[in-house]
Amino acid sequence: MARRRTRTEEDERRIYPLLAYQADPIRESVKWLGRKWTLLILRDMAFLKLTRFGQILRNNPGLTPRVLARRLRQMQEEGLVERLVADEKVAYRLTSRGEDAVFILLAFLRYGIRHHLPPQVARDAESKS
Amino acid sequence: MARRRTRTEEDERRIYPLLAYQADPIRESVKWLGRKWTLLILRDMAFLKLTRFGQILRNNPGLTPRVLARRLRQMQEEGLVERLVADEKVAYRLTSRGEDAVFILLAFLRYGIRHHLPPQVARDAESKS
DNA sequence: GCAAGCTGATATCCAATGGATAGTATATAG
DNA sequence: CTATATACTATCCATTGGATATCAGCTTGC
Repeated sequence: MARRRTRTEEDERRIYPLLAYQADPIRESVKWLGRKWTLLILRDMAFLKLTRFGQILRNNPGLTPRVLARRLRQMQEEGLVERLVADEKVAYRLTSRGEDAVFILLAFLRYGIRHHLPPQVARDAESKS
Repeated sequence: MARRRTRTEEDERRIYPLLAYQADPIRESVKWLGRKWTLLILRDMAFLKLTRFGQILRNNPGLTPRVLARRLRQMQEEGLVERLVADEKVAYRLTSRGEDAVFILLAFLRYGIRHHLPPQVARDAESKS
């Protein structure tokens, strides 16, 4: 009985050879930006200018230090944020790639305003933009 | 030893009373659109005009029937898609709310083109748009 | 009519991710 | 010395997701 094994990207390319060439930008960007909390962390940094671990943590009820640490590490890998240690203090800052992702936040914001606010509030918000 | 329990939205409102009033459109829209596969399913329906369970399944290697079924049900709850049975055949269609989410897909597409294609391909893609 | 094959799912079981909570190292304040 | 803060890591459990098998209800070939 062959042990079951998680499928790697390598496997996927072997199984679906086209994928290696098909370059699917939506799939790729969703993969890097679409995990839970990533966009909310990005929002805190882009709009609220939060730079500290604890600030982001406190601003997102439900987010735990473990998950925030993981996410920030993954966001560094993707080049969305950089981790700076200055004067013994840690600060996270958006890179230019991170700032490029703000368009995605704006699209979510627009959708949220249109579909997740009470109608009156939504009208106010739209008329201001 | 009190049994640990998952925190409900009710709990969160009790703990952070402001949340009930703070209406956070990004948080809300991410909650409904940000789960794994949701945006890729939406893309298949919006851009490729796929309407059938099996089509969407085949177009997304890694997506399993169990997850697709769940996601389609959740997307119906949110009002993104509707399930139509005509002539004994099932078809899924985007609602107008679902079409409104296409702006989000476009933002991901733009980001993906800029950051996840080899530079030459990206330049070609941008010059065409 | 009847097995073979689609379609749109469910069921089962295991793996991976996420959440709750406690704890650590270092620093600073009183 | 104690208290508090910051930026994490560790442990343990809950929830979600993935692989695969299966099913009911058709249609198609013969």
